[in-house]
Amino acid sequence: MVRVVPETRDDILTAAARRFAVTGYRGTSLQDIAREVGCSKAAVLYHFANKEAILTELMAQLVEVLQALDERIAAHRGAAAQRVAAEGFVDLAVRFRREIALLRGEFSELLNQPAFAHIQRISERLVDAVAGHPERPSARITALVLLAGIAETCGEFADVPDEELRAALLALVRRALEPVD
Amino acid sequence: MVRVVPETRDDILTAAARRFAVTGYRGTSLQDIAREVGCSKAAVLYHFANKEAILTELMAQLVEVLQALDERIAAHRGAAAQRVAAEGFVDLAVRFRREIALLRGEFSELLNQPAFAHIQRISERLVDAVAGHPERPSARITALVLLAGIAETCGEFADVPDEELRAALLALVRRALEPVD
DNA sequence: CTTCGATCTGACCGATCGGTCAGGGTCTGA
DNA sequence: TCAGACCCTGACCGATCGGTCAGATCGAAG
Repeated sequence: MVRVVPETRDDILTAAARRFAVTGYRGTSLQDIAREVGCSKAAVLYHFANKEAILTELMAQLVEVLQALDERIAAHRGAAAQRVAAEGFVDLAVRFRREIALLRGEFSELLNQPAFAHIQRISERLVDAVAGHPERPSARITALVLLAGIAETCGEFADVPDEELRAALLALVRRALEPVD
Repeated sequence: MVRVVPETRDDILTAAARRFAVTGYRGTSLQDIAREVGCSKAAVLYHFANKEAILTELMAQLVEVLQALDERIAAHRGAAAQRVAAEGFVDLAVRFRREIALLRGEFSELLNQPAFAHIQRISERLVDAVAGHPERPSARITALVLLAGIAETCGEFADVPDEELRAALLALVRRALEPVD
């Protein structure tokens, strides 16, 4: 009576995550994923409409939390918005650092695709909020360096405990950010 | 008497730089470059042994300066090494931000290729030097975030004057780095 | 006029890409 | 027993990739 639910679909997701993390999204072929799962490429495309659908599913929860953060930022102004944005982003980076690592070095390419246009807009608002003074070049530079640096590297610290990583990133951000007003 | 040196080779280099900056190294085909130059793909491969040779030539000067920085860092210890590394890297990022932008989002992939293994090693020593205390996780995290963030974003500030960008990055680095000893 | 090297072209190569398709098992419920 | 849904395969598709090659063009030198 034990319903043998085929685990292939989950296997594909975890295999894809592993491969994406090593060779990137573009650098990973459907054949690579299929080989790692131990099935045919056609089987992969049976469970997912196309390659992008695999990535989208891997990112679904991350995107959800990112949108929630965007709304929380929008509810604040000035220094409060800056704090919410910076701390919220650090939390998100720590929590989803494995997922973010999948995209290491492909943010800019992927964000330019129409499917991710709304994420592009969210990240622009995020930069503005963290900058505090979006019209001041030095503030924008600081914000961009911090956000891009965290996004680009957080995946490297898979073995650092969440709390330790969060504390280190928060301390860095607080030291680095210029206070608003 | 004016020797009409064919400018095709230079055209290829500038066209490749333009395309790499927009669609990345992997995302740019030899056909793309040839189309932009207005010649055949075979002409591109007449002037360059292969695709990688184009990138190597575009990066030659950057790599040279990076190696010089590595040697200068090696001649110092502790806080002095940290200062030399951080300020040297900021200088390099500002000066070569157009070239660095060509690689945006492809550092990790390209560095893993055997041809760039020595650059990989240099960047590891750079991180250690900037961290100051390489054995302390929070110091390594700070260094990696700053270096990756600067490398990843400096190309975005093509329209910011060199001096202004350098000042902003130096101020950020000084605020963010934990002092050694 | 002929030769020769430099420059460039179009046709072609094998490999790989994402994706499609017809069909074959296998399990389940009627 | 049989229909049908589910899961999966191998063969195949057109497109594109980096790269090769024989030969055309052409200016300078002899």
